[in-house]
Amino acid sequence: MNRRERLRQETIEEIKATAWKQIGEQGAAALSLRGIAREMGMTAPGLYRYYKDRDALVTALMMDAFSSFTESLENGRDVVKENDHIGRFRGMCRAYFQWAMENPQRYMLLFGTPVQGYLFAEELGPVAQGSFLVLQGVIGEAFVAGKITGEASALKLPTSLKVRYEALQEFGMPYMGVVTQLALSVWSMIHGMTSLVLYNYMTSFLDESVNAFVEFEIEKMIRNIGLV
Amino acid sequence: MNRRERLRQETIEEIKATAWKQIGEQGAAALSLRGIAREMGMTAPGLYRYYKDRDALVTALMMDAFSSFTESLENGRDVVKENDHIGRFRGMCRAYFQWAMENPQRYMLLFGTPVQGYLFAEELGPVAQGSFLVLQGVIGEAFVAGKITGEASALKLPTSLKVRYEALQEFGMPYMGVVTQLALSVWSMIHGMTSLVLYNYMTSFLDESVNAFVEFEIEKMIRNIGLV
DNA sequence: TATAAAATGTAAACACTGTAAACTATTTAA
DNA sequence: TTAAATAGTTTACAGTGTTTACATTTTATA
Repeated sequence: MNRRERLRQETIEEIKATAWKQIGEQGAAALSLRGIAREMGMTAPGLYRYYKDRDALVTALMMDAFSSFTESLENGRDVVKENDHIGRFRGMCRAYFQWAMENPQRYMLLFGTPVQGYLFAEELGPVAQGSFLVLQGVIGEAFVAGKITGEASALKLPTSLKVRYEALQEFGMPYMGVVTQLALSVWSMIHGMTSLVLYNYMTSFLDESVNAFVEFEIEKMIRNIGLV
Repeated sequence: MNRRERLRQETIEEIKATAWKQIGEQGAAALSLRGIAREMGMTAPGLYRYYKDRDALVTALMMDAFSSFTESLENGRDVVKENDHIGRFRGMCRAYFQWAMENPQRYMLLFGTPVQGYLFAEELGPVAQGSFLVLQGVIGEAFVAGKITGEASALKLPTSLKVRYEALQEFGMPYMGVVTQLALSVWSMIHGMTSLVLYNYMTSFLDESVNAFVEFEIEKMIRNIGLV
């Protein structure tokens, strides 16, 4: 990596850092190339040497955000030892919600309404799946260890409900439709809570007890899944 | 309502209809006053006689969307007779998901990332709560009728979790923290499923069985709530 | 080391956007 | 019939993303 490449990389980082700053202050929709350039002391067309267009920059930002998000989920999961499946699940759920609370604009960028005609980029798919695989992995490990009891473990899926499982197989897990099913269910629940809280749809009902609500629901999920 | 007032009302309707058409085609973020004016065969500043600014139009659109949404929930709830609490709950959940599938852009406008610096308008609060009250009402009626069994009915809420209940009292229901708690939980779940499906985060796992998944989860919610 | 090539930036321009001010035409009310 | 209210246009401004042509700087090569 010679001098030029290093400078280029630094400029890219500065662009992204400036973009995040703007997003954090005014939301993702207000992200402006001219604004970024202004704050960096250069002219807007110069940015086009680094990103094809606005969408390309947004894609890069989303990829970074997904990485950070996935990493947080993993860290949350790993706060307890490997055979404590309840603890790993709980830790991951907490990390999910906490990351969203600490990075609201980032979370909205990832899971909110696609910005200004932005189509989910091809290269984003795998990175996005990464965070889901953490969730699926935690449940999968518990299932393999026989720690998912109750009706869920013996759940007979309706034949019309065919869950794809290629992603899991890559990680050396056997086909377990129930696991993907449970993971999608859990993901729905936690994403639903998170975004309703984030968009202030819950503050009129739970003012300062939002965290208690989330904790409460996490425990309910553990019971409903039949995690032991 | 004289002639002028009638014409004015018709123009307002035409503006909103044209706006919805644009939103349906290109998403809410692409909504353009100039575009609306163009399609209506007039100039953009003329629209300012009807709406103070872009945000005022968006607020009006959201209010209409909330009304339509709430109405659908009520219709879904009322497909079965009043004492069939499971049926009413199921019908309402189905209506929720179905409305979102039939009006994706509308749903995103209501529950997605706030558009371009748009602050949740004051006048929107009550209308938004209306749809939630339908959900809360269904669960509340079942609870009063003693049709919510299992742990949920006797659920001891943590003292840190204080759910506000003024909204319920207005409808002549007694204070039932459990009901609001359950309603928020159910809302989270169904909103989570809906938005993940809507934003195509689930299509890689469930291709054509999205509906089966949702139906499946609705039945799980009925069991988890302990609805009989 | 001189020179060609590649990379990085700027200036100007285009086609958009929301919005404000001034003005005109039309419709209603006194 | 005249005055007032309403609805609309024209013009203009400041902002946006983006393209083109050009200038400058850095690197690699003959």
